[in-house]
Amino acid sequence: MTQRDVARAAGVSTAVVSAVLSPKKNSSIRVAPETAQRVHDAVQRLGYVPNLVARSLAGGERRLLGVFTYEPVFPSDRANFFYPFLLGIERGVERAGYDLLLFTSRGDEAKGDTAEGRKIYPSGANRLRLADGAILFGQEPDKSELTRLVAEEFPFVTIGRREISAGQISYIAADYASATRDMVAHCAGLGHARIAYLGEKDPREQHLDREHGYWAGLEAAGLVQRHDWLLRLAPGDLDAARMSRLRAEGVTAILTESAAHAEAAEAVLKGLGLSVPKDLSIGVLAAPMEDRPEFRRWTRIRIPREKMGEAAVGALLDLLAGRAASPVQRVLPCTLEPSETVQPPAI
Amino acid sequence: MTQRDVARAAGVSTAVVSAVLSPKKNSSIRVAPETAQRVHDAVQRLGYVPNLVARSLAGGERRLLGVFTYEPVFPSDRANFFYPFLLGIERGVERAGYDLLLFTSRGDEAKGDTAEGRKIYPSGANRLRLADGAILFGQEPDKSELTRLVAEEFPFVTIGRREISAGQISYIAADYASATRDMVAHCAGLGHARIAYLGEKDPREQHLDREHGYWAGLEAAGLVQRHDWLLRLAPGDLDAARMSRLRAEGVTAILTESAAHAEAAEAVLKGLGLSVPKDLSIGVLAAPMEDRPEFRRWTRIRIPREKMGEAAVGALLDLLAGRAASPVQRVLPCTLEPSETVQPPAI
DNA sequence: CTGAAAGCGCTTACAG
DNA sequence: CTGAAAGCGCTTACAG
Repeated sequence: MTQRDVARAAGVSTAVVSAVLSPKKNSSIRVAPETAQRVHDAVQRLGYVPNLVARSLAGGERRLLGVFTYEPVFPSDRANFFYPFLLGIERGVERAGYDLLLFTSRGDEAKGDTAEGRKIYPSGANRLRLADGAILFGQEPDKSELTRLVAEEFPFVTIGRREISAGQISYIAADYASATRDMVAHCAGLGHARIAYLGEKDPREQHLDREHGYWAGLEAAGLVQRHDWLLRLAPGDLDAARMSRLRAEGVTAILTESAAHAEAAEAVLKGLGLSVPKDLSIGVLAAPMEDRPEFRRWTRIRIPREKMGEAAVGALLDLLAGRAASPVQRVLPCTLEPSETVQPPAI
Repeated sequence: MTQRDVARAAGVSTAVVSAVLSPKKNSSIRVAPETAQRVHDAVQRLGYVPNLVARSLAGGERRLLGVFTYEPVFPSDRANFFYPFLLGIERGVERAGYDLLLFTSRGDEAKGDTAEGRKIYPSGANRLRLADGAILFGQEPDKSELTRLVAEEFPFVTIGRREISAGQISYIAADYASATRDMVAHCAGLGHARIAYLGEKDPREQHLDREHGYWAGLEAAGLVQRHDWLLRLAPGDLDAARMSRLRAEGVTAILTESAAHAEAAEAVLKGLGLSVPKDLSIGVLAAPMEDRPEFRRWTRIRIPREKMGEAAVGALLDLLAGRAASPVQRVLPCTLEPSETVQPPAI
């Protein structure tokens, strides 16, 4: 059952069937109403269904947006984290009349439980090409794959800022720099004059954004900027010695890169017979991946996940339609969520 | 950049390139190792990427499974309900090396905010055909579309039992009948001898399954079966008169079709100066769509959503591979979650 | 207003 | 072991 059968049944050529079934504004074909009716009748009678793959190959519209993540899109332990992005993506995509292609397979034919994760170029071919463009998000993507994606000019947008040396990547990110500045201002406003920063051991894009926000915030508030108050270490590496040093130097508040860092800091304080926020205020800068209810006690940053998903779709569609030039790079404002762990200093 | 360019660069025909890039067991083409190497080199050098759409049209594998729901897949108010299904689907699909196609658009070109929802056949064409097969779930699907899907022998599996007059539908469903029987047994075991049933006004497949379970459960426990103890009404239509009648007839426990029914019943009891479970035990048979924490107080049925998603993928793949004949119809066991609203009768 | 033909980029019998 | 050719089912200039 193909277009040809319909054409034959309606006594027209396949060109006419195509024109009737996919009306284009500036088509070179104009069909008489009664002819169009004959075609529709034949379609009905035969139960003809166009082959979308063929249509796509012939240059018709695909209207398919890819979603790629290196880990499962629906992880059980991060449901609350991922869900809002997907919700925003679906909302954006539905409005635009696109379908969503979730790249869930590893991409190669290997089916066993090999440790290998998902790949964009599993066997040399860009799997994403099945879609018109793609949104990438989640864990740290493979930079070499991103580089290749840019090189072949495949339209894509990442959620979260990514940088590669070989070019510019379109992204929708949370405005962590401003959010961190706000957090510093929040602490300063409560009377904290000496604020330290507990950062990632190996800072990536978003961590550097936050560090910049830290310095900018101190600057704006006219507070002391000491480079040894910015610690870069894994949560487990924070020890009593470092903590005591900071306290001895008059630090009354710490901004931490993650909830894990905050919890580590609290544990160390506890070991010293101290507590949060009585002896030290702690503000958390990143939205924890897990988003568990117990994280709500921390004064923290909330990122606009749903809006980010929607904006990523918008940016990608702009790119596809030629309404925007690559790269499209936007940051969306975050919200500071004051809670119990940041209070005025004891003094 | 196509296969032809690679062929030219490697000094071979496109057939050889194809054979090298998509090795098949019983291919009619055998390529010398050094020729294959030349092809691979050319691919590398030119950065060639096969066009998956063309490959698909030419008969290559698609390895795409569709997911269709009439409402948004990522609804904000039902996140907890939908998520486990998706999680199970992704798990099943990833293992099999398939990608997932989410039909999020309405399907027609209309982009505005017309009230129209999603359709499988928006303009006569089966949109799902882009995928090898599809999983349907969520709200009551359009029966005429299901009928058409069956008629054209498109491979699909619904999550939740569906019936149409024109044929058989493959499904993975929760074993509501057994679960309801278990609930009756649970009540009977606690000493309830007269158990009523508050059902849907317009029962569909799953509701009828539960009603059957109710009768079977009463039968098995040797309890009174009175047809006027099975009420079919909207939650709002339950009134004090009906409730008083049941109580007067010695009913000490009610099974309800939904959490809404249970809450309505409790409200009516309250109006009579009575309470749950002191004066009447209530067991809820359906997993509420919303799955809010406050529903946990009800003694209720838990359906294996994640497993259902995974099983749906398995069934669909069996269908596609010809390992199973259509229809594949499986029910998965539910769990009874005893809680505070079903207690021994007062007597 | 309509039709014959080329082309999208692959795969796959079929001859050499 | 290799290549020329047809074909998958559409769309789209291009002639009539």
